[in-house]
Amino acid sequence: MGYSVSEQEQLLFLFKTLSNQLGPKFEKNTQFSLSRFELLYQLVQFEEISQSSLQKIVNIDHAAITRHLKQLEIDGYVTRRRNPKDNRETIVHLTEEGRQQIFNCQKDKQSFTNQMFSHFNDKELKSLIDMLQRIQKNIKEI
Amino acid sequence: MGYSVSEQEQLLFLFKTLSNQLGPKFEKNTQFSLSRFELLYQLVQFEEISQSSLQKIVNIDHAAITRHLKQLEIDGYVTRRRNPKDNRETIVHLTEEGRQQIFNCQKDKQSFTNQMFSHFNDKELKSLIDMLQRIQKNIKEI
DNA sequence: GCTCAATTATTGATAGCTCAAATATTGATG
DNA sequence: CATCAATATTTGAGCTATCAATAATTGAGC
Repeated sequence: MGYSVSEQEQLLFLFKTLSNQLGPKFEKNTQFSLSRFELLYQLVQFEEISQSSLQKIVNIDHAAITRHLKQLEIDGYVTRRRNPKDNRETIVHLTEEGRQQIFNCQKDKQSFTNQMFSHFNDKELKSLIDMLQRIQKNIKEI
Repeated sequence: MGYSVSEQEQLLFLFKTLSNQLGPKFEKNTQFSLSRFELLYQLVQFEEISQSSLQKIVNIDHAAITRHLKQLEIDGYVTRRRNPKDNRETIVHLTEEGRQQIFNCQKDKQSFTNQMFSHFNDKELKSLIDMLQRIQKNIKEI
């Protein structure tokens, strides 16, 4: 335990602040909230997937998943139906409209992240990912 | 622009996820939300400070500041009064009760952050702080 | 001294998130 | 085949956060 207390505190606050500022800015630039974007983004590569599987990937609470997907269904970006093989499950599918939407905002997202990580090199990004994943793992055990 | 797209995306999602998991866990372990904790924590070293100055330090929206401090006043942890020299300002002061509370939960906070950053060395923490601050700066310009 | 822009705080509207409780379905066990 | 634990989703309650609009106060410039 050779490190200073104040660095840990600083980081604790930094995470919260950063995330609070990140969300609204992202939404303003892409027309999608970060969570909705991530959901659609994952759906692109899955074609069909149950809500619970999707939940495990994006790490958002079940309740939030349900509400997001309900709204995305209303917007016409996804379809939802029960799994005939297991009626507990809801299977989600990205519509053509949804695919188009997520495709359209790729450019905005790209320029957003480019700005967000400007002056970062590849090594730094990799190191950042590594550290965040380790923290996430540490937190899970609390 | 020599870095891969998927790393940037991964980080984008990681920040959100991490912060979403961090808040509730912290609150469960310390009886204070991260924001309330930070507010009280800053007040310890200031004795008296205006809400707007406090806002600049913690980087939370004015509206949220007002609501937090109102509740903390009801709880008896802070007092609030108008600045006689400038009636627009509200001056916040930490009560003895508030000081005691923040002192009492220091140990919980400490063991929380120790767990959160376990297996991190000092150099990594410093590097993490540096990168997060740079990102914060980048975001501010968007 | 009056007007007007800037500053500070507050309130209302909206949305996201978590947790806990409720509902429905499945599958295993006796 | 009845029961019961596990799984998947949904709903309700409670927080927190942002943004936008409003109100009160101050200070500068004419």
